[in-house]
Amino acid sequence: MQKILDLISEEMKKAFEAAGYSADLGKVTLSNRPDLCEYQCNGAMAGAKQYHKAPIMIANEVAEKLQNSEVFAEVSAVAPGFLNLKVKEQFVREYLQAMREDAKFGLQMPEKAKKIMVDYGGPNVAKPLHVGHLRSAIIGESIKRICRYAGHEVIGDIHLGDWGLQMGLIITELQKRQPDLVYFDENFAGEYPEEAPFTISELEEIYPTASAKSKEDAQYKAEAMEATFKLQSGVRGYRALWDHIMSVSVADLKKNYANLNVDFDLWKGESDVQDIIPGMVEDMKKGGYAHESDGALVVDVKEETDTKEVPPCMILKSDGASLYNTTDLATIMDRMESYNPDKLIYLTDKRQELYFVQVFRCARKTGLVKPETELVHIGFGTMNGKDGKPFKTREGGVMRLEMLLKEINEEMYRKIIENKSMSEEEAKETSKIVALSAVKYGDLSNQASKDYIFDIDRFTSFEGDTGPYILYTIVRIKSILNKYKEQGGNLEQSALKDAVNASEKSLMLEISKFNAMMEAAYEEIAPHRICAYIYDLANAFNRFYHETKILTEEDKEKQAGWIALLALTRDILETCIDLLGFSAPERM
RNA sequence: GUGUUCGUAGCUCAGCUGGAUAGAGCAACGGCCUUCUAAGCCGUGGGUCGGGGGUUCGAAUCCCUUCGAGCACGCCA
Repeated sequence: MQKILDLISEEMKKAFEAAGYSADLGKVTLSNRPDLCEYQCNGAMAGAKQYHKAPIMIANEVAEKLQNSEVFAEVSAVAPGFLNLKVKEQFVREYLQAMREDAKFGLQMPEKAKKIMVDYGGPNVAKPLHVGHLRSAIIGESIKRICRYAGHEVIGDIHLGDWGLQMGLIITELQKRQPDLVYFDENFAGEYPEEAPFTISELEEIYPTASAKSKEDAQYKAEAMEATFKLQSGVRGYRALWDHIMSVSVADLKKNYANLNVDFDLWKGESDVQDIIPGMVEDMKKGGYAHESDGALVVDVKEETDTKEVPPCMILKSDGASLYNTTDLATIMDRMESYNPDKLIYLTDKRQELYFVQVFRCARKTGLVKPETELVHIGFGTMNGKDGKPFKTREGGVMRLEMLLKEINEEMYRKIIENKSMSEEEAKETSKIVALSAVKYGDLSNQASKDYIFDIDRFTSFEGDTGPYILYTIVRIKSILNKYKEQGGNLEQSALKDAVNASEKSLMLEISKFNAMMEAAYEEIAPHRICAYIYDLANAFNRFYHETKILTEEDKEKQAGWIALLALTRDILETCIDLLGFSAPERM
């Protein structure tokens, strides 16, 4: 379906042509003076120079041609040369009618779906999730859903940090504590127990302890490196322990992500590509891409247009060990072979921007990806506390995600209980839903690339531009629709009618922007566009709501028209929040 | 030092490819519940868009410069 602005522009372009001017001038935009008009066209001013004519004269001539337009109810030429436009109620109604009948409310599907892989720059196993993981999960989930909605195939990979020294550290510390475990018995040849010798909370305590010890104790660190090496060379007991660490961690991660309504199609990690690294490195050498520099193996990735020297991409450290780059490149290779995606999207902290420039260039240069494969890094900003510094607990430590969510859930629960009479169970369910909307909307309504202030008080106050406000609006609509049904009304039979008042029309105009907004949200990979849109839409609805009594309306046809409008508004709002990764309760 | 992002109301943020009086929310103040959920709606006050130049009929938006902040700059991830 065409966007409403395109339809309107087409009409305007015809008028420009009919008046003897270039059709290009007929581009129509949203009005930035809503008090004067709904849409505007500035083409007369742009064309003034070209035609050596006063803009107002051009505008008048064009306006003249639109007097009997099917689209415009009002066209006026205003000094210095603006064309102020209002569209016909019928035109808007027909547009919404078409949206209603379209599966995606008029969003154009691509001719060929792309295969997109999203890399969430996953957490390290055995370390608790903290607020730093929140953004990549929230933003990534939303991006995944937006891309799918836009008609593409998306594969999300959590991509765990599950390899390297951290694993050796855990194993070492475990051996210190429980030296008698069979895993450390080199002569053991039987089956290892199925049950892990530790719980997730032990694991989460073991890692930081080991990490701290290794920093102070060189001997300890050497042991950890030795353990890492043994693991990587496939020593049975170590491998079995690694499996335990993984299953315990992954189970815990799944639980945590489920609470966030975030899921992944793939649970791959760094360990999955270790085997293909040697071959890849060899190919890079043979291909003449990789060369030695200060003992390390690097690939030059400078380009002439660089405003700044881009350092080479390092493939192997001078001790011959692989590093993050190596793993990431091998992962790209693996993904191309296994899935052959058209596009790879990486979500990480924006501080890794330069790093990804290097990796992407290296991947291109060495032919790991096809020339047309899109490689995108989305760097998001830091989540800061009220003081503008990275978010911490009151004690100054790292805030665990679980704690954060718990705190918000509880706060929300208190508010719900004091406002509404609800069973404890329903109140708990509802507070979880509302809390999640607060957290997610709070994050996604900011541009991803910017740092933002995570203010629990503000997020749980849910007034104004917040997730709960959006949910509240949806709940209000649902409530009316339910009552309408109880009164014997039929939703399916209701048909949209021409708007009868200003607030109804502006609600309709707001709805009509949906496909243009979605297109932009997809192209710019920008969930905050959706937030801005639903906030405007919810505002438009609430204004309409306040001046229109729907259930008591006696003119049944008029009432049915409103009901249809409400249903459409609800459908769009719910579609949008689903793309943001949260949902609305029935009551709140 | 080099590069990069950013600087908009007391606070948190919008502002589409330059357009008519720079917008929201919070906070402050004032209205609106016998009527569909007041987690709402309506209104008031508050800004020389960091400063200075330039391009343009027209600049928060584009260019230059300056001040200030964050971040990144080959063996971490």
